[in-house]
Amino acid sequence: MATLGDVAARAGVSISAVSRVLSGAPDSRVSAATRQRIVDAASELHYRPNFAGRALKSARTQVVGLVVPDITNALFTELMHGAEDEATEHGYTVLLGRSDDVRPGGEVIARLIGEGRVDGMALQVGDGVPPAGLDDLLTTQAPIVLVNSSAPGHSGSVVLDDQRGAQIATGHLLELGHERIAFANGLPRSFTAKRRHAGYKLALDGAGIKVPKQYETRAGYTVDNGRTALRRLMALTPRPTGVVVANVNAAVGLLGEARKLGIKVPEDLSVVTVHDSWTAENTWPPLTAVQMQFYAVGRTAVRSVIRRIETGETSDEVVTDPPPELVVRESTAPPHPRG
Amino acid sequence: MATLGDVAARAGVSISAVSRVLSGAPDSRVSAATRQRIVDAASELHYRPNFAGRALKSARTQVVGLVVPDITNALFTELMHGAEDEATEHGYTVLLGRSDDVRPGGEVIARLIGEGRVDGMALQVGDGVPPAGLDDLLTTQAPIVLVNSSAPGHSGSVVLDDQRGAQIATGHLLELGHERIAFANGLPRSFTAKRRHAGYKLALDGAGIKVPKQYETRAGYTVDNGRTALRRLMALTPRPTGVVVANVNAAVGLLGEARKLGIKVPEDLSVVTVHDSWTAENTWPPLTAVQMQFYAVGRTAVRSVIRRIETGETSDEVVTDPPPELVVRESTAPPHPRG
DNA sequence: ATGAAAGCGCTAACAC
DNA sequence: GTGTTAGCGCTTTCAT
Repeated sequence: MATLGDVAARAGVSISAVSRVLSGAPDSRVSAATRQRIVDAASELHYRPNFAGRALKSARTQVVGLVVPDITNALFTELMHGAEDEATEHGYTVLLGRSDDVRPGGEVIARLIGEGRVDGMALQVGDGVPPAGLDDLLTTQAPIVLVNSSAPGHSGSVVLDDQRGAQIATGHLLELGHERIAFANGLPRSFTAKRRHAGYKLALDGAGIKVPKQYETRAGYTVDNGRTALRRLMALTPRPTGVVVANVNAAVGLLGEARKLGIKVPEDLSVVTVHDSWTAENTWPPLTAVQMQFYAVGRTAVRSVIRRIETGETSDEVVTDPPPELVVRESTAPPHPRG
Repeated sequence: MATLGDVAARAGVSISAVSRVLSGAPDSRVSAATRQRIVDAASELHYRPNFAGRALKSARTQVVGLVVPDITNALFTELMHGAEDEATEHGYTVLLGRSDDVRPGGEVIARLIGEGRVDGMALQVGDGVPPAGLDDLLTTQAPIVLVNSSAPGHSGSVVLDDQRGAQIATGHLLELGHERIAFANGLPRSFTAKRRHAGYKLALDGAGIKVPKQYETRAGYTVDNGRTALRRLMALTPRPTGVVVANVNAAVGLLGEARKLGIKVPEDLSVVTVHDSWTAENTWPPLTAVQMQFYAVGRTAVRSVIRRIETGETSDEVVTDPPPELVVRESTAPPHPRG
């Protein structure tokens, strides 16, 4: 790989002249002719600035880490795109990390921030993370923005409008005439589950409807959790006629289990999910869903990280624009007359 | 962040002594007492070696890039896990990249290899990549191993046993008694599509069965492509009684479209897919699938990259151990008597 | 057994 | 307008 020195030699100028020209400083203070010679030499040698050299000197990598529990979760696709678009616009690169197998918060933070691999990071901690693992978050002064999650005392976060999303989903079933509306939620300790619960509750209260406590399950967000939730709900008397599922993956599992148990959707049970993704379109029946704004969250999170890096400002934001949007497909219908 | 100098000062020794101890050189040539003081000081200061400093000095990052067309494709989950497990065992880190939105091969290679962000990379080029974009691959001497793809003249690759996978899938339908077996394949220019086609063909030939040329579609590997494939196949006379789908995502789409057209699976049409993933278990009916060894491919690819980095050796490998395995679910059955 | 010093590629403050 | 130089954090050779 060609270095600045190689380019300088070829162009017959000093290293610093080359650096000034190629690092794009607004005032490079070189004559047009010299500049041209430098640019030519660089391109002939396929010069690329060495990442380590630059990072070492400037103490900046121009990289932000994006760490989510499961990279391959379809829900994060949009979030990553948003993050990358925003990063690119600011001249940053995104380094993707996973927090699912890595030891909770600690190790990944130490590695990325502590070793200077990134200048800051957007971190979505999984629901399985014990609060203890987040200690480092607070002790470190590093530019870390939490995404769809929280840690006591940490400031700097960007979250979806979970409450509104769950409220819209619940509202949809209410409008169809359902009253026995269940809620298949995430784990009790989950940050987003609490917020989605609030939205569900708000919608029911607004309609003056009360449901048995058992109508809310808290099995979790995975496909299997969804299956579990359905089994629990169908064991209740009276059975709910509609269910709001707090996560699209759980909804897919719930639907599969309904199929297995011979419960017809939407005839016997309407299903609406918070989140949308390509999987929701390809179940049978296709799932009615509330689209959440993951793209905007990704953008906002990275913007927030960069602002924190460059100016030190912190903020806690809820992404409400654009608002969650209902996509009606075929998994919801008015309750069956004989209930 | 604490530096070697900080640790040295605290321990009352020289920087080089600290470096020797902390960088884990087998022979650090220090007394037990000194070593202890150094280790203590380092841990008190939460010392972490600076990535850029080390990389600059050693001209090695201990990072390998893993670039795939679509990170959020469930198929790559296992591949990534395999890659990370292998990398970790060798003291390397994996840097995930996407090749879907980035300009084909060129830009991402220049960025990762050219700027010295990684020591080598495993690269799966998408089917959409024009051969031209891969020129850099050949000109560069960088340690790049192609995964499930090929570039004319490039040596260094690791691929799935696509042919065997397709052959097993086709064989399953044959054993069930099907004769009118269609094949929903990837795009004609796709490397894996050619190999899967060969497996399909081999199985049919082995059974002495001939099918119309139109029984093979080449719509592609996406969900929508699967829908298209089904529509084309169902327009044929006579209709096939079974279809091998070359990709699980396409299979999901194909199944959805069958539903929409009122074609019953497996009564009217048996569907078997090459690849398995959690989505295949959650369709209705659950998809019979041939599990491909993505985990092993990930491991092998990274091992190959590291070998190339450290010894310069190149190899082209087909992952055949463990072999592709058939998982029978509910989307396949003997052909319906009335065809 | 330990330390001093050079240098990896780069930027920037400071000469000239 | 251009060049010289110091130094970012680290590893490693060579003295001591």
